[in-house]
Amino acid sequence: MGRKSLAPVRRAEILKHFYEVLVKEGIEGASIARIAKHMGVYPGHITHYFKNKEEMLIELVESLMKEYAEQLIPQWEKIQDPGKRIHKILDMVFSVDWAEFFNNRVFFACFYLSLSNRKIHSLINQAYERFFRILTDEIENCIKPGISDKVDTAAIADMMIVQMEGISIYNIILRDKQRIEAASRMAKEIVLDLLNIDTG
Amino acid sequence: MGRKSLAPVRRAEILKHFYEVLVKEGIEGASIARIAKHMGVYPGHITHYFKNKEEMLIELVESLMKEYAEQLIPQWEKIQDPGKRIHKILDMVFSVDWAEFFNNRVFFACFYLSLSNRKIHSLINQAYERFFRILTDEIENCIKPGISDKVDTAAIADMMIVQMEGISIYNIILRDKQRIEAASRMAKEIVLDLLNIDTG
Amino acid sequence: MGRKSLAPVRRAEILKHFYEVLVKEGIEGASIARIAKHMGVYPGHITHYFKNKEEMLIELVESLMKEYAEQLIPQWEKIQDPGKRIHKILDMVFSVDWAEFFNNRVFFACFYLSLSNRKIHSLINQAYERFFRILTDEIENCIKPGISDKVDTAAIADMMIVQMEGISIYNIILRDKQRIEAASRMAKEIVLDLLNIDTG
Amino acid sequence: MGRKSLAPVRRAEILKHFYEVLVKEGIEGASIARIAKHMGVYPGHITHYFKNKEEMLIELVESLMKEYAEQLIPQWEKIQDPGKRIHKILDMVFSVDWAEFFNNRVFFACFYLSLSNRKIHSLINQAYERFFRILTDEIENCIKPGISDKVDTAAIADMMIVQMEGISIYNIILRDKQRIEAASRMAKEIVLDLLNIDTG
DNA sequence: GATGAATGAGTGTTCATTCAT
DNA sequence: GATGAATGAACACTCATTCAT
Repeated sequence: MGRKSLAPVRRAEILKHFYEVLVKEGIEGASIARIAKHMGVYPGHITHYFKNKEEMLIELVESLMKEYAEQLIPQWEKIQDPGKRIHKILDMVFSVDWAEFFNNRVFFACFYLSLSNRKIHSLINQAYERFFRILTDEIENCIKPGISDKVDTAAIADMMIVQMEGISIYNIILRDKQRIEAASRMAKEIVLDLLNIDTG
Repeated sequence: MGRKSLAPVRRAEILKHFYEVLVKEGIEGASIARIAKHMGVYPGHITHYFKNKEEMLIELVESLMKEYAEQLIPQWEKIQDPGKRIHKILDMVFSVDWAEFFNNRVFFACFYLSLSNRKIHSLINQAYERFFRILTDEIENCIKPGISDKVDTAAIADMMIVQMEGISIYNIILRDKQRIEAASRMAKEIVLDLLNIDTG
Repeated sequence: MGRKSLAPVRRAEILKHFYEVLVKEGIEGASIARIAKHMGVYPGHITHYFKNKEEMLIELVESLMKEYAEQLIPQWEKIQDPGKRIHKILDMVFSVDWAEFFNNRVFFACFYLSLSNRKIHSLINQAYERFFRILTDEIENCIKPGISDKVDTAAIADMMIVQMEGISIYNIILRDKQRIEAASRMAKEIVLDLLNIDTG
Repeated sequence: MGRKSLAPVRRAEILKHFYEVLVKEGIEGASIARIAKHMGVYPGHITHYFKNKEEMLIELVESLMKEYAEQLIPQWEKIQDPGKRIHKILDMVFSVDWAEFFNNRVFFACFYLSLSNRKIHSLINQAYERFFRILTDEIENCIKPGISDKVDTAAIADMMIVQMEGISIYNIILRDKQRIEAASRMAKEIVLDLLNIDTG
């Protein structure tokens, strides 16, 4: 038998360092040479595990999108009461913290690249569609008991994402916590209103 | 009197080509060498007029933000009736076309760079604050005649921008015209509702 | 007795793939990595069986020269009549097909390398000396019965090789079948003339 | 006015160093980095004047083929007597010195590359066609006065080139001056015979 | 004012080879 | 015997920038 494959481990290591360099230096600074130096290895080490930079990039986006999903749901899955649950979700999604839950440097690097790279776009698209489905499920759950009805579940889920993203960008542009928090509260009320839930 | 300086003209020319290369090749492809080739000059020509790339970049963002503002207001300034006017504004801001009014490649390149460049961030921030003021003015205008009152003008303006940006991003991610148009309509209704204006 | 060594088999396999890559990609493309990929193994596999690239190269030249000789003689060994035999040899050696019997890409790669590598030069030299001896033997054979005499056997053999090689190169340069065929016919007549054999 | 263009000068300089490195290190060693080091400049200097390596290579082949032609004709153009002239040409073409007039390392590098590069092949082909025309002209010249007639001029010119090339290759393979000189003499006699000229 | 030569560090990628399992 | 991780240098080429004319 030959030597056992370290590829999955090494690839994960490389992606970790890639992420860190991306955070520190931005996409324009995240060169293979720089990542290698940050790892303390030679550039050849990286291209040994990823046949080229694009492959590495795509794998990073893939892993990030997966990780995001994993960190998402656990936050509210322990809450049983549908009413409290939807409140929790809205609090999270429209919070400033949430807007900074993802590293902006990394997220918008990926987002920007999705404008010209079909694969990256597809990965991000899938992640959002998954998130969309989670939201529709949650909305449906809180309607059943009669808390709200006659609502266009899908439209509201889309609206939640729209507002979430809008707050995220506007937060970056304004850097004004008070205004962003006010907007977040208003967004929450709007959604609750759409759901016919008492805003209190 | 001496010869008139050609610098402003040349700088504008360079920025035009910079913009075009940015659209075609993205920020990673918009190198000085590439812009020079696109112009049919030597790289030295560009660095002769801009002391370095950052200066050129900032000037581009500056001119873009200025241009955006100039193309904005004219669109509704001829409409006298305050009610129709606010409808027009909302139709514009929440339309898919509007979301693609700015070249995404260019806008998000600038936006991404604003994450690490204070000057660029400041320029974008100022542009949005200007837009914010325009919106508050318009909202106030349409309230005065009694069409709506008791509203937090600033909060609504912020909310409009949040939704506008959210739609813009979500449009890029989804690439689903129907859903985006539905979200746009809903966003408009929400704002009209906040303004206590009949949605019809 | 232990397990039988697979080394000779593996080495032959590697050389086969080396040859194929050489044909397809030329000497500059025949890297160990590329050969390994073509085989579906790791580069280490190759350097495990050949201590370095030069060794592999030399072994390839060796095997090629051997193979050439093996494919050569059988072509005319069944012909008994000395006259017909020499005609057959000349027809073969001066034919366009013969000029393309060896893969040019491979042959001239080896030939080029022989300019700087003594071992490769020596191997090629030996092959040609062997061929030279075959030719002198054949010439002598066809003289004995009185078909021709008073000829400088060695000189004619050399001349045959000279013309054969000249046709080979000129064929590559011209890519003009008619002219090459004409030259081949003329070369044959010249040799027959040197051998005092009736050209017909 | 800007700075005056040094491009032709620099390009020629680079080609000179390229040639020298090619002679010393072979095609595999003639990397841009190595040529740059040999010149005492940075690699960027070279790619500033040649957009890529292929362009540089083709320009080298072009200049070599041109140079060959220029050094060729002068050698016999002063000889008036057609008989002596043709003797001189044959002496030259079939001499060992002639076979080494061109640097073999360089010539066969180019020749090898012509197997896969159309442009290089075309340049070499053109050079040989030019040489072919020179030879036919010379042959015709020496026939007119009645020295020889009823000969296929073109076929003999081709034959001369075939033998010249054959001697060149065989010289490299054998490295046996005596045999090559003997072959050269014999080649000369053959051609004179074809021309119906007394071999003396 | 304008051109273009020159610099020197950088890019992603591939190389032959060695070492550990 | 065989596999594959790891090395370190090299590759062709591009970069932003400076300098000389």
